[in-house]
Amino acid sequence: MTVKLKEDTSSDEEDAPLSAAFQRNKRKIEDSDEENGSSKIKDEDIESADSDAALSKVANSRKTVKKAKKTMQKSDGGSSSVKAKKPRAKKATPPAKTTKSPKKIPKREHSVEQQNADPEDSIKETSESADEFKWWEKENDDETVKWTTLKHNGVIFPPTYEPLPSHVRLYYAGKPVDLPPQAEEVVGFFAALLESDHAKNPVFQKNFFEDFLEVLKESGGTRNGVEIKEFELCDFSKIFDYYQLQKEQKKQLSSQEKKKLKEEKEELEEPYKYCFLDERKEQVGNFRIEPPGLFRGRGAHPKTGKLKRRVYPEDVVLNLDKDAEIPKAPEGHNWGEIRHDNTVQWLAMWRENISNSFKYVRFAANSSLKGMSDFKKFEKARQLKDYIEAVRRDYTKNLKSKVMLERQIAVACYFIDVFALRAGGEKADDEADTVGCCSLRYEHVTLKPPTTVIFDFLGKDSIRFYQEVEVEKQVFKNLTLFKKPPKKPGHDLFDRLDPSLLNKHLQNYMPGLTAKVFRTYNASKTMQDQLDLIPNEGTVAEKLLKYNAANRTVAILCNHQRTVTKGHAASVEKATARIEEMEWQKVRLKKSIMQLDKSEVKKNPKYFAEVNDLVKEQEAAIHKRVIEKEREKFVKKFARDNEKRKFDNEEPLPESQLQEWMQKVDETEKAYAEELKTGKVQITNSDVEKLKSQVEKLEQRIENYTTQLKDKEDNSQVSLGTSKINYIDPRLSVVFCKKYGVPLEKVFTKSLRDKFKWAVESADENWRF
DNA sequence: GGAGAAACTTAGTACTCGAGAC
DNA sequence: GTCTCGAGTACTAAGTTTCTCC
Repeated sequence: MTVKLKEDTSSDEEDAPLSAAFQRNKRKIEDSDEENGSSKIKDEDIESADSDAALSKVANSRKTVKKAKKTMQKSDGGSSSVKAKKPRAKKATPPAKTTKSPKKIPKREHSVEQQNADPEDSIKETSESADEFKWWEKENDDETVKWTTLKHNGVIFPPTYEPLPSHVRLYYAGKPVDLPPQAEEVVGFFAALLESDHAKNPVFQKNFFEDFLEVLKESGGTRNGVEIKEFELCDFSKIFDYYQLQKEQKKQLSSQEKKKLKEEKEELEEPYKYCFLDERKEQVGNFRIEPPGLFRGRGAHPKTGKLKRRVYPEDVVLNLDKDAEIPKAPEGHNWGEIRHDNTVQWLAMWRENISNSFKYVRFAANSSLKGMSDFKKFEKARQLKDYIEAVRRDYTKNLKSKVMLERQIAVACYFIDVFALRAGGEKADDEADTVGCCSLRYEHVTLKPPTTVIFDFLGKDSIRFYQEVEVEKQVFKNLTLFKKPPKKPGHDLFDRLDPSLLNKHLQNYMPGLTAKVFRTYNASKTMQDQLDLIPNEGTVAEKLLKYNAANRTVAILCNHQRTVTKGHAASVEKATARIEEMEWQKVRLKKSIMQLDKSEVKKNPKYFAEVNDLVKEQEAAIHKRVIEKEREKFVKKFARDNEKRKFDNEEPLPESQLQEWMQKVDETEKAYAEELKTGKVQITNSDVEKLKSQVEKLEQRIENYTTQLKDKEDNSQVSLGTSKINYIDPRLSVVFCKKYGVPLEKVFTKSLRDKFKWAVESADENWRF
């Protein structure tokens, strides 16, 4: 364990206390600045932050130069990224052995027939099951070695493409096109998305069309001589309709047929679902190779719509122990490589063609290795409790540092700590333009004196981060400084800073401390504080509502959003109408009581006060709505009953039946009109006590509905799941449930209970974050 | 020393399926 | 029994961090 912070005794005018490592980092930057002849401002040039004109020269920053260099390299065609690297050998572990060297992914045109995994080939069961293995009760001395033995059956490949029936075609300028299957498959990917927002996105259309033309060319062009040149002349609707029909037919299958299909699927997948990790049977997470399709990048991703090519066994690297039986590759194919690297947590990997990065097949969330990582993550965040004061004291002090880099680090730390910003690594030009703390640019931060800051930028997944906040006076001053001309839109706010520098600085306080840890720490700390405020009283539903409110506070802190679902507005409207109707029913019941026994009003006038709240127009509108619903209900019933009769070979109901029902509705309508006119209701029950009990029940239902509606509206744009799964220490939820008598399944789904088994079994009522 | 590969976590959306309303 | 809606899960994109190699 490390860390030490120098005594904070220096004045604001002195160079702030820095660790040796930090001083080294600082020097590095200066040297590199001199070498590349870019920003000539040395940090030490800054004497007084508010007055020094040198500070304004930072616009032509180190980072900007770095970026320019990168762009130049790119345009030189210096694409080293295509070449695969050797597996990374970690410290204190023998170099990973491979049976073949990594190689570039070959382009191919045919798909793979899935190997039929013979149950005989399946890994054999051994004694200990993952359920019995309580890793959290054991010591783990070597963190680099992840496993000793690892056996598995490989991966499942997506099914081969089945060409469309001959009557289903792409039409070009009104003419049917006969496409080779490879090109038809790509067209099918687009057609399937025809009614989605993706298909309306011009970038998506352009990328798809370019890749489609390339595949078409590779596969020999159209077979009936139609020359495809313009996207606008393509008509995908016939293919779209065909897919819709297929979907519909699938839906229409009988439950037995559906069950059979499900069983077949499960039987095929069974051997791949589990692996043997150190002789224990554990679940594999994503054992299916991603199917080909069109890349659906989020936000304004320049590559959205590009073709994600089919992955073949030759592209796949398997990782297992040296003595493990190597799974058979699908017929006619070989695995790309077999590796025996016990320092990593993946079972298989392949390189994808969109950003040339790797995709991995990993253990499931409930596996011991994933559990251990989670546990370590939360323990690290808890450890930050002991250092947070020092971190905060230092960044507050360094806000006034004479050294530019220190000031930038101080403000960045403040942002990360207070507003839970992500680190914000550099992004390439061929990715969506999203930012985090270190990559914030001039235009993302607006300053409103005296101390208001408006953040407006796109963060991870192109989710908008918009917040108008109050900051410390000195933070505001520094931001003004960081934005001083010649800096302008497009320039980095923290021109001296990147995540690796920031993290190096943080590691001077605590080993393993990085920007990310602050999010976990602040999320869990907030949850603990919120839960502490909940009184241990009321029903389970009430306690749960408060738990969710606490969860929501954390989700808002972390800016976890979700798009409002399509039917949200309609469903809110429906629920509001329903509450209104229940209120109206309640008023009618109370009016009945008043009519039956006038003395009731004298006894408790407050109880009847709301009777006059409902204005006539409102009441008339409710009457209209209720009657319409009634009519609709009978029309539907009539149609449904007849459908059934037809199926059972019975005579259909006569039209007069429907008329009879409608007549009843007409009578109710008349009665309501009379009520509206006279203000008196038709009494259906003359027992006052029974009426009162009905009012009580209705009040309870109204309350429940109103709470649900509020929860629904509050959660419409906030996603609670992400913080629950990734940021809130699960032991907090376990303790809450134990202490408050809330069943754990109300808070954690089955898969979360499995994922957090270590927390469920290790936290007692007194545990605190 | 830094670029970028590699490995891992975090994230929103799409899809499925079952409970409850009607 | 049917339909609707939402919870739960699967999927995979998009981050962060660590580490290797030139």
